Amino acid sequence: MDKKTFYVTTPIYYPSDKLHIGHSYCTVAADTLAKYKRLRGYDVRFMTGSDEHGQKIERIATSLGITPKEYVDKVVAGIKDLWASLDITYDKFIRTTDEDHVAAVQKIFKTLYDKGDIYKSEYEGWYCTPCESFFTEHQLVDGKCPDCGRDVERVKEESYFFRLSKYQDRLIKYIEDHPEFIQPPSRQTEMIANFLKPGLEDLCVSRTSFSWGIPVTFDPKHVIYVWVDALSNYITALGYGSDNDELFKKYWPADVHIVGKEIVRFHSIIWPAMLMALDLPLPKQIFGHGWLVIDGGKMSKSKGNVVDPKVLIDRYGLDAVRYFLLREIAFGQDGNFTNEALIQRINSDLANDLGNLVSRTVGMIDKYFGGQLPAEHAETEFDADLKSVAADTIVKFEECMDKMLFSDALSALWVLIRRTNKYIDETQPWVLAKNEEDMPKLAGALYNVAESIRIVSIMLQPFMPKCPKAIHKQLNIEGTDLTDWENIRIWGLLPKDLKVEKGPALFPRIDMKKELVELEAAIKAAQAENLANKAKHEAEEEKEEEKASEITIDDFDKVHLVTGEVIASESVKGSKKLLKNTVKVGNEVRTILSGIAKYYTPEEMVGKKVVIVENLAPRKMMGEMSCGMILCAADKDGNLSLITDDKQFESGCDVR
RNA sequence: CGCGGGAUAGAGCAGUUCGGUAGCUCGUCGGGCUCAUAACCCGAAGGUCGUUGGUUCAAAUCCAGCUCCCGCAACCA
Repeated sequence: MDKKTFYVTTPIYYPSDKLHIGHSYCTVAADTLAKYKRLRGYDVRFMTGSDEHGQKIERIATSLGITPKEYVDKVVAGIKDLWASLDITYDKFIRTTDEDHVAAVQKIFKTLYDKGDIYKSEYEGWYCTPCESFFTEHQLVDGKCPDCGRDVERVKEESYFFRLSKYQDRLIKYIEDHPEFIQPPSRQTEMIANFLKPGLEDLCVSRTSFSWGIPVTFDPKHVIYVWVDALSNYITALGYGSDNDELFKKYWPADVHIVGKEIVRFHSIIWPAMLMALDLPLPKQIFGHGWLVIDGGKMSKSKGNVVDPKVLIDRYGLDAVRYFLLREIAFGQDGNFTNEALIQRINSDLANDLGNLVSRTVGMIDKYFGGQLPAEHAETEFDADLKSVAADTIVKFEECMDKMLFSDALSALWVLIRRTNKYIDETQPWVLAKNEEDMPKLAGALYNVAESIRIVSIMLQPFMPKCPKAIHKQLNIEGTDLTDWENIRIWGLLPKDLKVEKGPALFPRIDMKKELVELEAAIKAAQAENLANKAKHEAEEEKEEEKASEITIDDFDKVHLVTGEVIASESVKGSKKLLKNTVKVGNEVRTILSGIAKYYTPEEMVGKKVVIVENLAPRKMMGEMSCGMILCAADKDGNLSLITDDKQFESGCDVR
C-alpha cells in the first residue's frame, strides 16, 4: 500500500537582500514538520524556493551593472548555503525563473484568460516618476509618494485583471465551512472582517512598467505580475501544466502552506480564488506564523536591526539555533528575539538539563561499570513513575506536533528530561554504588535513565539534526531501529548489558556575561557590513545616473584640478577612516581630510604627488576643516588607489 | 468610530473557547546532593491578572466603555 502523503511549503522568498533570522524561522519550522512527518512514516514533499521577478530586482541588478538573472543567481546561491547550514531538507527548491515554471505560468495565465477570469482593462493609479512606482489612493501619504514624498501624477496603464470579485462569496463560504483552513483562528477573523466582508476588487495581474518578469504570451509588452507568477509555484513545482504532472497528482492539494502573518491574505484569498478559477482543490491549510520582534519592534532593513542567522549558527551550532527558534516563540504568535534569551535557553535547557543528563548518565555507567552495564537488573520504587511520565510525554508530544505547537511539544519533552534528572536524584546511584548487593539496582536505575534518554532522543530528531545522533553514538545504537518512532513506546529495548561510549559535551555551557558582549559585537559587525553594502549599492546607483547624463566642456571647466605634494599626514582622532593631510600646492599649503586611512598609512602618504580638486568648498569633518579633495581610483569593492603625477612635476600644476 | 493582535510575579510567557482555590521557564533567596557541563533535586518569597463599570453565589475568563503598546491597510518571514 502507498504511504500517506504530506506536502508542506514555505513561501518563496524575495531575493532582494540577504535573508535574515525571520526567514530562517519560517523555514526551520517547515523543515521540522517535514522531518517529523517523515519520522512518522509519511511520504513527505517539502518545498521552498525564491520569487525572483519584479521591478525591485530589476533595479538592484541595473545598479550593480549586471543582469537580473546574474543577480538572483548570486543571492539564491547564498540562500541555498544558508539552508544547508541549517540542515533544511527540502525536496525541491523552486525558482520562478525556472523554465518549466515560466512555461506553466504562461499556460495558467492563458487558461484563465480564455475562461474569461482574466480580462484586459485599464489600471488607474498614482505614479511617482522618480520612483517609477504606482500607488493606490490609500498608499499615498498626504497625497504624495510614500517612498520619496514627492508629487505624484494620475496615470492610466493598460493591464490585465483577474476577476477576484467573482469568487468572493464562494471564498467566504469555504472559509466559514472549513474552520481549520486558516490557522491560527485569529487570522481567519481578520481575513473575513478586513478583506472579504468589505468586498474584493478585481486584481491587477500584469505590468508594462518593467520587463523583468514572465511575458504574457499573447501580448508580450505585458509581464505577469507577482500574483499569478509567485503563487502558482506551489503547483508548478509539482509539474502542473507540464508534460509530467505525476507529482501533482500525488501531492496536491498541499497539506499546509506555512507563511508569515503578513502574507496570509494572499494565500487565503487570492491563491484559493485562482485555484477555484482553475477548478483545482484548495490547500488544506494556511498557517500564518508570527514574527520575531526585536526590542518590541519588527525587524527591518531600514531600522538596521536584522539578525543574520549565520552569525548565530557559527557561534552556537544549528541545533541550538533551531531549538531556540521553535522553543522560545509560540508558533503563530509574535515573539521576542534577544541575545540573552538565546544564551539562557542554550544554558538552561540544552546544557544543564539535556546535555548534563546525558553526560552524567554515561559518566556513571563508565565510572561504576567500566562502560558496560551488567545484565542483571533490579527494580526500584521510582521506576513506575518515570515510565508513566515517559508514556504521557509521548502522547502530549504527538498531540502538539499535529497542531504545529512546536513550543508546547518541546516543553512537554523537557518535562520528561527533568523527570529523568529527578529520577537520578531519587535512586541515588552513588549510594547504591557503595554496596555490592545493590549492583543490580544500580544497573537497573542507570538502564532506565538510558532508556528515557533514548526516548527523548527520538522525539528530538525533527528539531535537531546533530544532537540525537551524538546521543545514539554514546548509547551505541546509531543506525539501529531503536531510534525509530515505532519503537518509542516500548520500554526496555536497549540491550540489558548496554555498552556506552563517553563523548564530548553535547552543549557546552556559555559564559553569559562574556558571550553577550562578544555576540553583540558580532551582530553589530554583520549589520554594519550589510549597511555598508547597501550604501555601496546606492552609491553605484547614483553613479549610474550620473553616467547617463552628459556634461559639457563648460561643466568640466568648473572643476579646477591641480597637483599637490603631501608634506605631512596624520590620523584623525576618533575616526577610523580619515587621514589629515598637509598638502603643498605651488606656494600654498592647505589641509585636506581624506577617507583613505584604511588603504594608506600616514607615512605612505608623505611625499606623494596627488591630484586634488582645488576649488571644492571647504568642509568641516570630525572637527577639522578640509579644503579640497584628493582624487583616488575606487574599484568595485571600494578599495582606493591614489591618482599621482607620473612625471613628478613641481606641485601646483593644472590637471586637464 | 478602518481592521487585527496584545496588556497576567523582576523578565519572558501559558491559562480566557465551555466562569469555580492564579500556573510555567528564567532570575532572586534558603536547603539537599555530589554521578555530572559551578550542574542536578527540593522548598520559599514575589501577582488588587492594564483601567472603569456591569452580569453572577462566584470573573484573568462573560458584557460595555476607556487607556497604552504593536502590526496591517494590495509582494518585508
